[in-house]
Amino acid sequence: MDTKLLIINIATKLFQQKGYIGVGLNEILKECGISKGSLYHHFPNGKEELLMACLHSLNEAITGDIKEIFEGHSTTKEATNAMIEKLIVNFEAEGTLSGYTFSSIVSEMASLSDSVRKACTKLYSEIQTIYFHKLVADGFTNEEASSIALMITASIEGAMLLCLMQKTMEPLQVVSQLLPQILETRRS
Amino acid sequence: MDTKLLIINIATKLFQQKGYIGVGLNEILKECGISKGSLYHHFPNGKEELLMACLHSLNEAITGDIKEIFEGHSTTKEATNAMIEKLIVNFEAEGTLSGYTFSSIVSEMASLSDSVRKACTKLYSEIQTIYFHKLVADGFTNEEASSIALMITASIEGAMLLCLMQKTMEPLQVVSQLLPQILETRRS
DNA sequence: ACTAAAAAACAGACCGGTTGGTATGTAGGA
DNA sequence: TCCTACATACCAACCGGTCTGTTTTTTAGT
Repeated sequence: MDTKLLIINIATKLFQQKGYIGVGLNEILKECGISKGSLYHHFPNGKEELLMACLHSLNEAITGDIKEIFEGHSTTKEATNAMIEKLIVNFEAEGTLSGYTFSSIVSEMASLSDSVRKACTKLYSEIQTIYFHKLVADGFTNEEASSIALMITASIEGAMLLCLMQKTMEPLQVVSQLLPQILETRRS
Repeated sequence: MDTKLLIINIATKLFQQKGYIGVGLNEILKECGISKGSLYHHFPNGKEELLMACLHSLNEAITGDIKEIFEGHSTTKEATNAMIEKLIVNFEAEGTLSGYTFSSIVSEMASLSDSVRKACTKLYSEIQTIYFHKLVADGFTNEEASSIALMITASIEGAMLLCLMQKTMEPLQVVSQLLPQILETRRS
């Protein structure tokens, strides 16, 4: 049981860094220090089953993180800024923020595997749900909250892509700076 | 010379759809109806040289498109909405908007090839420059314009990722609806 | 408590197929 | 007679996946 968890954790990290196709089974095996027989014992349906397990694990890790931050701040504005701040700190410390996104998996697999696509959709949907509830608590209508939650997700995800590309945290900083304007809409 | 262009066009399309690693040379050759010798005649340094040529071609196509739209509208607000509208129309017509993004290439290659990463950075930078000039013409200061240009890029890119994933154009519609709030900042 | 059978966990050789890349050859125009 | 443009055969390396065998742990019978 411990081995299965090890495989998931390492594979998750690799998939986030290099994408699904970009990581070979042998690389995962080597990094885990296990054999092919062991992997196929825990994941009889091979690589894609492993990916699904990784996405599931990622789901809990990411939504758990975000929930914690959003419970610790009174408004969406403060919470999102704290969240982005955490991303930036992590980026400075670890030199990457690939642990907080999986856009590489999405863009690779969206057109190839429907089940993977749906799993990713579910993940983003759960993240937006957290934003949504906080926004409603802030006084926004359901429709406004839904739109704003999507906007937050899109801009942060896009900013992370730009950060990874230009190896700067400037995009996330700018987004953190401009997002409040969206959050200061007059409520109806 | 015609063959080289054919290769670039088809390879560009495939790279955008499935990413760099996701497309094999054989697939490109088959789609082009040419042989391996022909490809390596035009691109002696192989796949990565072809990718660079594709990125260059993409650069001109995308920035050309955006320039045209931005010249045809008086304000940044109108232009961005028209641009997103065009994306949505294209999405409805062709069922995909992978022709307007290359996030799959970015997220795959950002950590693998520095030259590819830099080429992508240049491309995004040129796009943001177009936004920037229009924003300055709108009356924003240089710093404001720079920030807003980045925000437009990030949110649209993030929205495109979400659209491709959930096979809906809702994310782009929402972004198009909320972006004006950023563009109505009081100018200093 | 001791043991033997059964099951779970793991190891490694092997498979056909595909990968990007190379080397050699040829058709055709200048 | 070159040189460009293309075609073909071939290469080692690697891909995901299967197979068989071995070790380790759990379970069951006495």
